[in-house]
Amino acid sequence: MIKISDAEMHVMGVLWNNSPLTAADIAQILEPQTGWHRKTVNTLISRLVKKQALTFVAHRSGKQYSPLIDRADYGQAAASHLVTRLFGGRVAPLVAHFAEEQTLTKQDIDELKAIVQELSDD
Amino acid sequence: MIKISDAEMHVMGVLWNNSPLTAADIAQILEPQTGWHRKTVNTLISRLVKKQALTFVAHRSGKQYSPLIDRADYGQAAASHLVTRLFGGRVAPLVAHFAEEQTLTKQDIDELKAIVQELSDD
DNA sequence: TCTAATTGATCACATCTGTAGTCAATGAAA
DNA sequence: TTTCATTGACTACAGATGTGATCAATTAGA
Repeated sequence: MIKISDAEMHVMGVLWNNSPLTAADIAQILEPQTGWHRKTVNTLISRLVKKQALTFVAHRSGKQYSPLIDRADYGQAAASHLVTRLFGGRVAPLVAHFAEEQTLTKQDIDELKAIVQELSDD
Repeated sequence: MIKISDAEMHVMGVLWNNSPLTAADIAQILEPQTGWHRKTVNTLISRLVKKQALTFVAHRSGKQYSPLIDRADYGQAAASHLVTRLFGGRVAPLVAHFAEEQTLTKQDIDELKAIVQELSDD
């Protein structure tokens, strides 16, 4: 499994939201959130390309980058890792925490309800 | 927030399950799973002490180490980070993945049901 | 077409990680 | 008490990460 660092993850996040984009686009989007220099973003992009997490298509006015790995797939793997390491492989304690912290949106609650419903039907 | 690396997390995991323990105890528990040399475990412990993730009490026959940070607290923070970065801050998609992958235990499902029930009552 | 700005490939460098070895002090055994 | 094994502080070192600078090629404007 490809390992994506924290900083690199910001770049992936931008491209998962909207792609393809040029390096300049990405840097511009990240600047307010991170304060990173364009050159920094450039390095992160290079590393992600080398890791085969991104591809690009060369265009006259710069390369257009796109994700090669799927956000949901990657998220799933990362979540499994986390849940295994910190919650003994069980998901409920994790959700319980969010529930206690009241960071669940109405939409979350509705969706969780639907999921649980579905699971109960089996 | 203290940042704990993957390898360090293994050490925390052992101590979260059972503490206090000596460095030798920890190394012995980790050896089968990881194959790490005692000295490697020792380094990880030192780094965790420096990061203030562990403390110890000096005893005649070696130091007894214990976690300074709470497993649930750390797990919550890590989960928030993950959910924010990968799932747009929403928990339901994460749970949905586990549901699809059928990695949820009966106990998980029951607990999720209870959590959702609780949330609906508000 | 010549010059100026843009783009990207490389290089730089400090810190963190993974993985262990060295060495000095301490405790236990003879 | 002399010796041997254990323990832990410190050192080592390569690869990953965070952050950016250089420099050469390319593009666009004068």
